[in-house]
Amino acid sequence: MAEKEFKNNKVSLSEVARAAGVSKMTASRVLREEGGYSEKTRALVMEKVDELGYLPNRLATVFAGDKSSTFVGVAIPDLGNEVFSQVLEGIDRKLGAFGHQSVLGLTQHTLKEEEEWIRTVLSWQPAGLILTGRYHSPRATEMLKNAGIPIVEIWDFNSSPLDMSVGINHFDSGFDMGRYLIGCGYANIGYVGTSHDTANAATTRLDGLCKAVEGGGGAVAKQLCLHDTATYYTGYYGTEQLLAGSSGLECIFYQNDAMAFGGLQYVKSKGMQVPGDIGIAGWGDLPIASVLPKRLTSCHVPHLKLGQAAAEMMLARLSNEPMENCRDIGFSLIPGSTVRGSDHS
Amino acid sequence: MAEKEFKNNKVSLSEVARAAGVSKMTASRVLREEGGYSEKTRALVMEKVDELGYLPNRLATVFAGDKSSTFVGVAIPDLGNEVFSQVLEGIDRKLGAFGHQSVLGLTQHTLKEEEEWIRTVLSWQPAGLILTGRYHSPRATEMLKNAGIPIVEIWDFNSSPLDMSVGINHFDSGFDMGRYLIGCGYANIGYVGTSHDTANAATTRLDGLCKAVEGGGGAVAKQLCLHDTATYYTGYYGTEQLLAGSSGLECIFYQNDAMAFGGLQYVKSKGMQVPGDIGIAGWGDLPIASVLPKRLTSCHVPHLKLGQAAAEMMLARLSNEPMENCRDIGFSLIPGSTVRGSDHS
DNA sequence: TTGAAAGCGATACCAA
DNA sequence: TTGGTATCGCTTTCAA
Repeated sequence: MAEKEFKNNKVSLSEVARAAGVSKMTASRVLREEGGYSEKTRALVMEKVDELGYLPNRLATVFAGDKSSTFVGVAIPDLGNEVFSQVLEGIDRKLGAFGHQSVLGLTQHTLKEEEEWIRTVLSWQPAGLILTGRYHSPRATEMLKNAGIPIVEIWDFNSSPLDMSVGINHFDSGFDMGRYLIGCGYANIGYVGTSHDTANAATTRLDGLCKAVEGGGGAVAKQLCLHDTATYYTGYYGTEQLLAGSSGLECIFYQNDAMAFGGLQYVKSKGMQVPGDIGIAGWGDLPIASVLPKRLTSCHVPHLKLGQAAAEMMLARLSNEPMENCRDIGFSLIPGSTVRGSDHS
Repeated sequence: MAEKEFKNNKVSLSEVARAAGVSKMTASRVLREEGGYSEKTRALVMEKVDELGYLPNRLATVFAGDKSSTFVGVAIPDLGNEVFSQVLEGIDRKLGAFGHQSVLGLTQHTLKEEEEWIRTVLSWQPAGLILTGRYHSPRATEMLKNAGIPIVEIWDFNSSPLDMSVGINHFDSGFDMGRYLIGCGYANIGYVGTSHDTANAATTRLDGLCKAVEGGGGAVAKQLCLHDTATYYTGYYGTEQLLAGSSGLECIFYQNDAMAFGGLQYVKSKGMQVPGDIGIAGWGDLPIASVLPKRLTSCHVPHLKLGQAAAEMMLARLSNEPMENCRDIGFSLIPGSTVRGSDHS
């Protein structure tokens, strides 16, 4: 705290080389363990590196070599949704183990934010990009095509991706849920979710649900899409709204588990029994669900695994290993006990 | 659009300048809106920028100016803990609004991982660093001191930080909880948590709890520190272990809410009533708690606000605005209903 | 096994 | 209002 010199303590490779009495090329070779120098030289250089506390400037390295950095840009809608924070964790753990760093971008579910973030992050010469969702703005798409780096689109499984893709088939997951609910004897089903640029995976699930329900003779009569975040609170209040405007609803499907928990609380607070008076189904299978007394009917998605798979595909491409360009990571229906028992079980 | 080769389209400033028939200095000035050029020149350059799809190479910019990048390194123990993902969200939102990007580092609660990450991220010339916790390895501390960039240590409030600090007083939060539990008439209290390099904030809370409990004539007789992650599962199994090894326990305090929920489920599964047979107290106040039927006794920490405050302090320093160098963000006890009612209320 | 020189893409500085 | 030249820290290339 004495002399708060805020000077730039940066020791350069030349200084190390000078201290060691060799040329900077020799020092460079030693540091990159490239070989082609004597053990004595190596020891000398390393000694000075330690002594001076030399830290390489990777900016200069990347710049000089005209190659890309070890950064991987990762765009995620938001972290309030536990689902995405788990995906990010999977990505960063795997990436970090191979010497890469995630540069985070929270797009807040808008394509405009995503586009701006893409423009910025590309200017840092990232090694690759991982994006959530299959839809991007036209300008973003153009930049991505021209970037010439690996790109993994996650979340939606997409058999014709920009470059690579890993995710699940959201339509199918909605469809399976719809078929399950029909099998449980529900006909009048409601939906509570949110709407955003990139909430289309949720919309696709809803489409799948409707298809199955209608095919089974039922109807998804009431659908509520709030322009808000998909949290416990919106689930709670969304349910209030939905129930106020309709009667005869037998079951409600939610955009995600958080909203479903909110809904569960609302109906309980009104003295309704679950699943006696009304069925509740979520999506995503939050970790907390596994310790709650009543298992929420939901759909399990291996979030961590999804993130890891995305990172693996990225890493494989970066090291030119052969790699499929799209992967369906799969989901599984969790029957739970917040809907009536299935007829056929 | 004619010859859309998939080649590395990197257009440099010189090329833009050449196309526009001006020097690269002029082009540079236009792009930086520095002024000192005619409107005609500006229009011409911008036209070529659009036409060629020029994206600046910020690596070169930073490098040329010998300044730091717009990156801010953010080290977080893990994202499985909702608490930290909210802190990160607060940080990245605020940082992003001011043109900065978070470079993520998941340290898995070890100082060794943190040190390695610090070494790597410093080589990218970040504008600043945000680290979780007040303890760092000796080498890390040295690198941090020499880095000459703003550093914010979050989570633990620390009145003599490396540079800046924002967090809460964990000892006090444990102490308050201890006093509260004593006030509720508990004397024989247990603890379930985990142990890691950087779980010392939790340990500090436990110290505070013990101090208050012992000062109030009680005892924290059974303390269980698992070497595992602090999740629902470990809360569940930790509780099983704790109860198997002891009798007469009136109340259990957990490292965090997730573990407390796990514990709650365990004791319920054994037919014990809460708070009739045993009291349960968590820490952190998870969002889901607010919609659950029985409010968990806990301690609320404004996670998002903590992250935002950290980003604000960083940004203020980066723009040389005056800024306090440490901030206590505060916490509040949530009485809840998973412990007996307090005597004095 | 070692070193000298050129150059990566931008900006700072000085000159016109 | 413009442009030339040096420069940032490192690697590539070529020569010794």
